[in-house]
Amino acid sequence: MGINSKKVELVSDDSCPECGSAHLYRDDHRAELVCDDCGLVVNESEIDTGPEWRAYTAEDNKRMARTGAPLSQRSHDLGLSTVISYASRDFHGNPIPAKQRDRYNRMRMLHRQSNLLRPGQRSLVQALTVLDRMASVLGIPPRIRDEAALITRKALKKGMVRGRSIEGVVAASLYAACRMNNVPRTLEEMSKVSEVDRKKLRKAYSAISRQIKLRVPLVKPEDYVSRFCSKLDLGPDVEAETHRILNELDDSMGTSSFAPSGTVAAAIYVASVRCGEKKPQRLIAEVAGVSEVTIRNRFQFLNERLKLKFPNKRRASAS
DNA sequence: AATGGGCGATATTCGAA
DNA sequence: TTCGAATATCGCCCATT
Repeated sequence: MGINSKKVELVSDDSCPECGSAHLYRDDHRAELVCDDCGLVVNESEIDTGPEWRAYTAEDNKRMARTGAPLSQRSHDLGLSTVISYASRDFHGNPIPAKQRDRYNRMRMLHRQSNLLRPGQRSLVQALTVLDRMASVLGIPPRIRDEAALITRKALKKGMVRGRSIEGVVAASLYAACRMNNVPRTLEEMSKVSEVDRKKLRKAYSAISRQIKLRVPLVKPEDYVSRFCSKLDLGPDVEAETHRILNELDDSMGTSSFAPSGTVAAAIYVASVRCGEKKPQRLIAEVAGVSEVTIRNRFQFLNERLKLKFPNKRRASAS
């Protein structure tokens, strides 16, 4: 059966709202309208796209499942590829002679380099590989990886690697995707795992968000709290206290010109002291990617805005 | 599209408590 | 460890070219 029976019908009377491309396909099996250029699912219906059968046991599942992995933005061909495996035994379990293995190796190479990849796709493959590596280092969930992959696709399509490194574009995409899901990473964090310096990363990011319309919300200090706290081995009580402080704060006013990471660092510091789990500013600064001085400045700021009262300056020992 | 100044936020360093 | 001052640097905004 044709493994590539996905594209069923070219729909001409509409264009993709995301990239304006007219290459829309109706996918009858999944009842979706899919943009062939950016992969956007335009019109997802309410029809259940899961298997029509039910599996009551794991064995049933194995026996009845007949479809492959789901389409993924993270594969350059959306997961619809043919791969020549590296197996050293043939279909019947007999060893493959070395001479034939050599032939297969050569076939595999040619296959990879010629058949599968249109010229523009090589960089995409490379980009997606890099993306996956960076995402797993940062522990970023698959949902967001897919979103980052989609952004990367669009960026490549617009030829935005010209004058930039692929790593930079990928890192910027990942950065954007994280922000769009309200689980932002610091630019420092991104640049640490991507070997791209902050400056280039920032530029790449702003270029991407300019050219591709991205709905990127502002980073709120709250978004960092849970991640930073867990990095600092701070308990849920500190986390809650931090949130309390931050809520109190943005009710009043004007944190907007400060870096959110600095504000959250100061709030965490205060909260850790209040809860008797005091951490040195040094550590908090490191985790939050700001300097100690910034923490102190934001701390002053907090002091002025909301009269912080301390439970008698307890000099509790840190951890 | 580059360039440069102004300006506020932040970084770095250092000494005192 | 924390605090604060002095100094340097960064990044954004705006105007100019």
